[in-house]
Order: sequence, then C-alpha cells, then structure tokens
Amino acid sequence: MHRNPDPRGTRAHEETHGHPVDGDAVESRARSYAVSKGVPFTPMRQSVLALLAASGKPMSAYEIAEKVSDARKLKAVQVYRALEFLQEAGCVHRLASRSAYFACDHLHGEGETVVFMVCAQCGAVQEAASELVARGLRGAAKTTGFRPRHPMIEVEGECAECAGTPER
Amino acid sequence: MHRNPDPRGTRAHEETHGHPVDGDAVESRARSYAVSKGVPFTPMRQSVLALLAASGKPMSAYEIAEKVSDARKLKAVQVYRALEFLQEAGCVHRLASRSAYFACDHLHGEGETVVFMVCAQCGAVQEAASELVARGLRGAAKTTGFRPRHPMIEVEGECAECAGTPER
DNA sequence: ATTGTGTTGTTACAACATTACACCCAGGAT
DNA sequence: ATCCTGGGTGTAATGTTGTAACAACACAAT
Repeated sequence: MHRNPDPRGTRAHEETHGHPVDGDAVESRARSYAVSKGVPFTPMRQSVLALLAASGKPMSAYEIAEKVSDARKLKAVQVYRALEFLQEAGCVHRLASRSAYFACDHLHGEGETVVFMVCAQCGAVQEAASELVARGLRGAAKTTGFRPRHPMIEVEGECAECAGTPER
Repeated sequence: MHRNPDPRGTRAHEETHGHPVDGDAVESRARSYAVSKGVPFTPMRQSVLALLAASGKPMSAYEIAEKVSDARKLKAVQVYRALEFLQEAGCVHRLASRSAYFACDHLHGEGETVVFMVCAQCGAVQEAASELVARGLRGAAKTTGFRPRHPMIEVEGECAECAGTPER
C-alpha cells in the first residue's frame, strides 16, 4: 500500500497535466448536498475539497493533511471525516488501487457504471460511464446467479499526454 | 499435496460455501512457474497456497499468518513474500477492495479481462472473463486517448447462495 | 436555560505493508 | 574442500492507512 509517489524519480513534466477540476462547480454541489442533509459545509470540508480540486490528482489522506496546512496542522482523522462527507456528496471518490482520493466534477447518476482510468505515470484520473461495461458485468453476474450491487472499476494505464511524451 | 481437511459438520452454512479452488491444480501451476523461473517452490510458499486454496475465500496476510501456524508462528512479512511469489505465478490474486488475497485455479490468458465478484455476506469470490466488459473498457479509453494496461474490476454484491438465504 | 445534534480536537490504537539486515543453505567455480 | 553467490528465511523496526472513543464546543429549537 505504499504507492511510490514517483517511482521513476526525475520526471520532466511533473505537477503539470493533472488538470484541475472545476472547483466552483464541485463546491457548489457539495454545498447543495450539505443543505439537503441539513448539515453545514464547514471550512474544514471546504479546504479539503478545494485542495483536491486544485490538485486534480489523487492524494492520500495523509498527503492532504500535510498540504492543507493553512497554518493549522490537520490530523489524518480530521481529513478522513471531511472525505467521508465529500464522498457522500459525490464530489470525491476513493481509488482503492492507490488508497487515494480525488475530486470529481461529474454528476454520476444512480446506478451508473463508472470507469476510473488512472495514469501510471502522472497519476491523473479520467472517468467515463460505460453502458457496455455495465452490460458486460450484468452478463458475467447472471451466469453464476450473482447479484451485483457496487462495481469498482479502475484501469491503470497511460493517459494521452504521458503516452505522447514517452519518456525522457 | 492432498485434499482439504473438509470441516463439513452439522453446521448449516457457515464456513462452508466459499468452496472453489482445486488445490492440486493450483499448486502444480505454482510449481511450473517456480521451475520456469529457476527458483524453489518452498514449504513456506506451499503452506500459504494450500491454506488459501483450502479456504476458498479471501484472507488478509495477517489472517494467513495466524492460520498457517503449523507450529511455527509466521510473521506477516513472510506471508507477504510468499504472496508476492504466488501472485507472480498467477495462483493468487489480491482484492484491493478488501486488502485480501485468494487462490484462483483459472489460468487467465494474457490481456484477458477478469471480473471478480465478491459476496458481501460470505466473502466468496467468483471470477468471470468478459469480452463485453473488455470492449467497454477499450471504448471508454478510446474517447480520451487513454492506453489501458491493467484493469481491476471488483464487484461487490451477493452470491446466489447468500441471496437465497436472505438473513442470518 | 436546557437539550439535542453535529463538528472539532486529540489520543490512542488497529490493520495493512515494507525496509533493513543478519543468517542459512544449496550449487557452481576455484 | 573452500569460496563465492543468489535466493530464501527469521527478526526487528518502521511506515502507511484507517477507526474508535471521548471531551469540548457551536448552534438551533424548544
């Protein structure tokens, strides 16, 4: 579980193309959710979401705790609490393959099957909903009588930019 | 070596239906791999694989360390080393959604897209290869220029048996 | 004012995974 | 026989990820 943040060392293009998500959009969705649940959208939640949105890449909870530090030093447990809220709100997803969290400005419909594509080089995540994948999963399940509830699809590979810049 | 201890008692279904894996088949595959790599198939590796095959369900490394104890008490790190070998050999897979490991007697072709279906109730894992899912993933990738390398698909749900026996 | 609900700060701990190093042991070369 | 070497093993220490538990606080509704 220890993802090496940069397993190859020396990358030429580094902080670059993990293109940020729309921070305002994602925050307003979080606010709506907060209202709908009758709970506050606190500064704590706001900071964590803002950091994730600005970064545009998955970060571990501990990484978030370090980087948020606008003066105060956050403890991991506080970050986890914020992340829990943000995941419920649908603004943040967890990447199980990396134990990392990232902001997402898409609004996923209920029961939609979403594919996370994670670049092995730069860490950026792209999402896509696929009805074809959903059908495939239903098919796979049917042959064994399995009742699918909660699919988790994470594909490691190379994003267009990293594939285009093969190496250096 | 040999079949499971087979703890089938009077119990309704408890430890039971995580049944799968052919221990002999999976061990012989591990042996072939060891030969091909010029490394030994040690008792350590054998015990870990045998335990996983007999259990037929995913177990954490620490759980394995506890249960293997045929006299000796294994440390987690030793289990991880065995698991590393067994995963390379393709006999064991890791479930990221549970940080757990399980034996698998299917021989997955290179580039095959395999779906792991994990029962939320009993923990049993079923596998299925799906060309439809594979096509869906390729499609999702194509729209963004992403180059998929290593998909990871885990679906949580209920297996046929647990769905049939609604509650505890 | 009191009560209730929810957030925060803090400590402690549980669960998962790796690094480092010394030792052993087999096989081949000297 | 001896040395060398490459893996495997045993052990300790540590790193990483995630929760539990509890006191203190904020704020709104009674």
